[in-house]
Amino acid sequence: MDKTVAIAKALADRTRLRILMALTGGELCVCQIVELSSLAPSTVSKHLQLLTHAGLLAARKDGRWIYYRLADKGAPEGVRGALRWVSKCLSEAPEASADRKALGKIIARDREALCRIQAKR
Amino acid sequence: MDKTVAIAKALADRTRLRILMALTGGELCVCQIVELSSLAPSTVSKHLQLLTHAGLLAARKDGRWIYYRLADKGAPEGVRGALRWVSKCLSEAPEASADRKALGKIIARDREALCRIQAKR
DNA sequence: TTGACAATTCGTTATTTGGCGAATTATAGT
DNA sequence: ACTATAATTCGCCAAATAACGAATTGTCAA
Repeated sequence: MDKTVAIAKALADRTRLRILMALTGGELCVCQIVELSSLAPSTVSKHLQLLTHAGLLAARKDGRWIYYRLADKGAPEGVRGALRWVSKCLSEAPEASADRKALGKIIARDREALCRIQAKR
Repeated sequence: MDKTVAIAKALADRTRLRILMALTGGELCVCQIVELSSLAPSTVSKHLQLLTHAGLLAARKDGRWIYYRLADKGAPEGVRGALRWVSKCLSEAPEASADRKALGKIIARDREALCRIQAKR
């Protein structure tokens, strides 16, 4: 039951839900999430740790950058189910749409500015 | 998105998850939930309010007693999905089993002691 | 090797939250 | 009408949490 509580706690925050929704479009590096959220890097990092410890996110390191993505097929059913629930609830939420739009610009912009690596995939 | 956050917050507590699981067996009156949880009535009441405001529970008043039950078919999909997720995650959790067992005794005992109404249905 | 930079960890602060007991409300039975 | 009782609301306290900036870690490029 600890696992389930941890997952629910991870979902119980506006910012973290926005991060999860942003990642439904594919992996993002921390600097992009920071940009999207308009929060301090340290704050975002803490959210990402929390989500990761709950099993909802996985991380990939590429040089100086760290990319986060949603937990994949191999994740426990409790995790998969939670992600499905979030996605279903918020896919049409105005906040999610706005974030999707903002993300488009961030990805385009940072490709030259901050995260040139983005072009690598 | 506020709705979704409210639901997630409601799920982000051990006691409230136990209450939800207890109610999968059917409606219960507050005194029975108090007994099960070993918490003060005022505390339990607060949890029930929170769950109700999130839309996860519905209440029925019968004389001095108030019965709570899980939200039914008519509830929004976000609520239904959350309840399914909880149920799926915890139906085989040891805490839930223990509570089911304890509840059996509580219902039997209170039928005479506190909640004679219980026999009415 | 040194400097720049992405990200995390640490220390602090303000807010939220879970818990209790006391007071309140509402209903049933005498 | 009075008393007992189920439940809630209120006021309080302790613990958890979200936010920040500063300091730290790790990696790349001069």
